[in-house]
This record gives sequence, C-alpha cells and structure tokens, in this order.
Amino acid sequence: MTRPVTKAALDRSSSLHEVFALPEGRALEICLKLQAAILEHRLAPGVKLSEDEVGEIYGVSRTVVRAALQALAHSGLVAIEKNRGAFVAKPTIREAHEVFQARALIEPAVARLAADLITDTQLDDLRDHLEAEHDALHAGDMSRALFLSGGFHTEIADIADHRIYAGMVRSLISRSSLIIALYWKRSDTACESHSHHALMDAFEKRDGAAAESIQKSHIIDLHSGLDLKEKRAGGISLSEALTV
Amino acid sequence: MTRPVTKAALDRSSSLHEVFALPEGRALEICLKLQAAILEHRLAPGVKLSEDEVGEIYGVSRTVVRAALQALAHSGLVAIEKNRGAFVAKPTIREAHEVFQARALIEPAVARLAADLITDTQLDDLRDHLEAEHDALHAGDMSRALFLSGGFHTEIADIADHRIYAGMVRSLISRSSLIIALYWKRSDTACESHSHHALMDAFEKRDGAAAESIQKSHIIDLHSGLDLKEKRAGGISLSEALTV
DNA sequence: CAATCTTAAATCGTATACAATTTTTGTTCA
DNA sequence: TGAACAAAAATTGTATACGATTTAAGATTG
Repeated sequence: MTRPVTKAALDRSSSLHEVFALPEGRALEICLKLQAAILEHRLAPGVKLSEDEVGEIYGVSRTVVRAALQALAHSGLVAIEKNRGAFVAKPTIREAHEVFQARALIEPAVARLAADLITDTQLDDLRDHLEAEHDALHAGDMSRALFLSGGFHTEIADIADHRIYAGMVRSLISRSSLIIALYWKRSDTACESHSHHALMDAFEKRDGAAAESIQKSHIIDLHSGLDLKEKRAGGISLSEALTV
Repeated sequence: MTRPVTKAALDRSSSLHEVFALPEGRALEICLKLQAAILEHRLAPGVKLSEDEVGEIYGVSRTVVRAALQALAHSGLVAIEKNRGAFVAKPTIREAHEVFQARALIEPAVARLAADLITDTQLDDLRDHLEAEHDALHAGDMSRALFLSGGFHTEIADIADHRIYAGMVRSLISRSSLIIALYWKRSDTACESHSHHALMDAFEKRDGAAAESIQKSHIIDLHSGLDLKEKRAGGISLSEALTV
C-alpha cells in the first residue's frame, strides 16, 4: 500500500512555502517590480498600467501581467476597472482616513508582540534599517526615505511573527505610501525619525507596553500630518483631466 | 478644448464602483459560487479544485477559472501550489490562533463603530438574520447555521461602513469557517446564539462600549471552543491519506 | 464653429493551443 | 514482495489569437 514518496512531495512538506497567496514564479517577479516602482513613487497614483506595455517591458505575455496586476489590485496598490484596464491606485480621502484608523488599531498591537519576541540580531537589523533611513533623509532622497520608513513598519510586523497581522500591515503600509504621495502636508519628516528611534528604545528594553503606546502615538501623528480637507479633490480631478 | 464626455466616463464618475478589487464579470460569479460552496462546508478543506473540472462545471475557460481561484487564494479560502493546482485551504493550528487573535482585536472595534452608526432598518435586518440563524439551528442544519453565524459578523462590519475593516473581517470570517470545520470541539452552539442576542441588545441601545465588550468576549469564547492541541495533526493526515 | 454621428485604432476579456512539470502507471530487478 | 527506474497520462504555466468594448479621430450638419 505504501508508495514511494515523490521528490516534490518531500520538498513540499519540508519547505515553508507559507508566502501567503502570492502569485508564483514569473508573475511574482513582475508583481514585486511594479510594487517597488509604486512604493518608491516612480509610478504616480492614477498612471495607467497597460497590459501590453507592461508585458513588453518585462518580456512576458499579457497572461502573466494580468496575474500580477490582479495580485496588486488585491493588495490595494492597483485599481482595475472593467474594460478599461489597471491604474496605480489613487486612494480617496475617505480611504486615507480608514487606512490610518486601521493602522492605529493594528500596529500598536503588533509592536507589543514584536517587543516581546525580538532577538538581538533583529535589533541589529532594525538599527541598520534606521540608519539607512537617516542617511536617505540627509541625502535629500525623500522617496527612498519614505520607502524605508514604510519598511521599518513591515519589518516590525515580521518580527511579531504573526502572518495575519503581517499581511494586513503590509497592505496598509502599501496604501499609506500612495496616500502620503497624494496628501502629505508637512514639509518636515524628522518627526518620523524621532518616533522610530523611540520605538527602538522600547524594543531594546523589551518593553511591550511602551512600544504599543509609542506606535499608537506615532501613527496618529502621521495621520494628522495629512491634508485631508476635501478641497484637494477638485484640484486633483483637474490635473487628472490634463494628464489622463 | 472641451471634448464631449464619453457615456462610459459619465457612468464611472457617478457609480460607486468601490467593490474593492474583486474580479469582474464572469470570474466574480464563479468566485462567489466557490466561496459559497466552501463556506457552507460542501467543499471540505484540502479538496482539489482542478481548473479543467471547475471550468467544465461552470461552462467557462480555464482562464477565468484561474482568475477566480487566484482571488479566492488572496482571501485565504484557497491555497495554490505551484505546478500542483488549487486546493480548498486547510488552515494550520497556528493560523487558527492568529485568525482569532486578529478577530479579537478588530471586530470589537468594528462593533463599536457599528453601534454608533446603525439605522433602524439595519437593526431590522440584523434581527431577521438572527432569526434565520435560530431557525437553522433548530432545524438541525448545522452548516447553514454556521454560515449564517459568519454572515452576522460580516453584516456588522458592513454597518460600520468602513471598507478596510469590512474587507479584513470578511477575510477573517471566511478563514474562521474553515477553521471551525477542522477544529470545532464543542457540540453546543447555543452560546453563539446567546452572544449574538446580547450584541443585538447593545445595538438597539446604540451602546458602543457594550457592543465592543460583548464582541470581544464572544470571539474569545469562540476561540476557546476550538480544539487546537496539535494532536489532531496526525489524525488529520491519516484521514487525508484515505480521502485524498 | 460647436455638437453629433460615424468610422478606425487601441485595449481589454476570453478561448484555445502548446510547452513544462508533475503524477501516475507499468516494468524490471534484487 | 518491494524498491527503483522508465514511459505515459494528466495538469498546470504561458503564449497567442480572436471577439467585444472602449477610446480617439474624422466627417457631417445645424
């Protein structure tokens, strides 16, 4: 009755392919490249992502491009409109509020978990990350600084070692990147860096309560740094009329 | 300079196509049918969903089936393994814990929002829903009772009128359905019904704090109603060896 | 000259076909 | 008998082709 187990089956049982519903192979590659481009603000919200165009750029068929775009749509970075195509998502003011509300609920809980679990090597990694963020800021590379700032938050989620929370945080951070691109008001971003350093201190002390509290304040502060006053809507749809 | 606006463009600006990244048209149809089948436990966790088979059943090509399966994978109901195909997801014990941890964090907050926003007609709808749940329970239709029980939670999320939370809750409820199918321990489900009635009372009084508190207890109670003791793992893989 | 209708180009939605991989089946040999 | 190997069948991954819809351009008319 026992049959020789196939090689592939053995691989499966051992490997931790718990990557959480990402498209596999080629599609994932394109998915990540597009995601990076969007998160680094090299693709502005509202820009059209033509299937043929993207496919030709990366040398793949529309089939795989569609898979990648669909995945990005699920993570909220891309909006797909029937018979019209895919566009870099352009979060509404309402969605911006909702995203930061959700972050203010989830990320503090995640920070507390992370503080209890963080290892010394992970502390080192976080410190390195913070330094890179600092460097980018000093070099005036705002896009990269913002990108790294987001990465700081997702890294914490990974440390918390909670797949569900990690997925949620990743999605929320991605949307936040677009939201900040559209609605950022404050000119100084030093505040960010300060909060992140305070978080580092809490992590070093393994003080979960402090980490939770700091993270909550930090996100509320970020939220208040946005200009979400409706008036922009008109201006945006105008510029949209010109560019699209 | 002004060009006559296309009909489709007008439709777009007016219609609220904020359906949140679901596949459009045919794919959505199949997506919903498969989802219903899984949530009603007519498709057991681990069952293979062959592209050809599903396509032939619903009379569509593999292309659209793939889109539907990918969407379901993103919502956590289906697991796709490279070069092997799609299967009804089979949440691990760890994922079960994570899902209910997340629910215990998010749903109470959602319940509070809902209590502040709920309208009279929505109260009526909830009452109807509760009654249907009650009927199914009395009729001994466990699958349907469980299905409706999940629906109660998503309905609350819709009332809270918060897209991000609603999406998260929907995904968590879906996974919970699978988790319960795999790990439910308690034989009585009357407790559920009781909690839901208590929630109704809080909603009727528009008492957000009470709703939040009740919902949190309810979810913790659900979590404790699961048998997540690892030992099952062996038993499951055995039965799996027989059925698959 | 502006608005409407018609026609052409471009783009998406879906089906089908072929290549790559896995799984099964059948055979051989110790 | 049971393990190891080889070939065949089945299934997925990807590319391409064709029909449908949208968008843009051009002609027409008041």
